[in-house]
Amino acid sequence: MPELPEVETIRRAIEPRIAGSSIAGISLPDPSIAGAAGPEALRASYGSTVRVVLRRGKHLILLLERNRGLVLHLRMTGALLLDTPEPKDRVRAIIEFSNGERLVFVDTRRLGTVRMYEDLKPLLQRLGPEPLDTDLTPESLGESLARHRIPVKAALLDQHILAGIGNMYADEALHRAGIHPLTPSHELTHTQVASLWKAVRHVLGEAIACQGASINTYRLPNGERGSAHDAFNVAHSKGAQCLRCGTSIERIMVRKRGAYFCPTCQS
DNA sequence: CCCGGAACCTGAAGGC
DNA sequence: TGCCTTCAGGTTCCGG
Repeated sequence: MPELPEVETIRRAIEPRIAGSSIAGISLPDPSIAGAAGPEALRASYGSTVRVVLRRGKHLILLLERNRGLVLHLRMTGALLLDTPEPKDRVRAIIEFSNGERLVFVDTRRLGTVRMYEDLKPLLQRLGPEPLDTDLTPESLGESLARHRIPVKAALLDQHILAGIGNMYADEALHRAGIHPLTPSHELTHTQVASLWKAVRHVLGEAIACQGASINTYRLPNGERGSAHDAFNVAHSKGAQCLRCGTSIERIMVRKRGAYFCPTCQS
């Protein structure tokens, strides 16, 4: 599941290859990837120069001129390939650039999207702060969390509160911070918020350094796997022993999502 | 405003 | 063995 570290890894891989060139054309073997706006909406990007490739939360943004942008979201099983042979199946979109590069969007479950934004502001504004930005402080995170009475696990997954965290890294951050996933967001103490702030940044930073986690289908644009999952303590580890205390990792449901945690370290 | 749940989607996994 | 059901989770939408 591509989350912030995976999308950031992809961004770093494709940015130097396509920034400065223009969008020559987009073909859609699966038109539904363009969503309600339809495939025609993407034509507005043709001929526009990609100034830079940005990431906001889990969104990959090919920034064009005048705050326009082509925005890709990989959702559950999406992947972007740049150097690998084109697969026979599951190719949903191919973006071709003036310098000859071809970005191939493959997606088994067809939940991913490609959208053209004539103005990126609405998208950027509705997303919460970037967890790794310096302007996210323990205080500002605490204020956001205090405004909700949902389980802290659900708060971490809410892209309006923090942008980019998904199920794996939410579990890892909560374990590192020693916080039970069902703890009501507004009941967290200042100490817990500070631990969580630190844990989120640590977990995401380490994962980027490992080029993301390839527990499932995630691959780098060159087809390689990331190794961040080797450092996981709880995510997808039901029955394994907690590396800190030896207790068996448990899995409960929080808002219909699997939540892995250590019942001893996170109580 | 706030929260919970359904829907979207396909393949893997589990039950009988 | 094979059919059927459930589950996986990011996001949006709908209803209480």
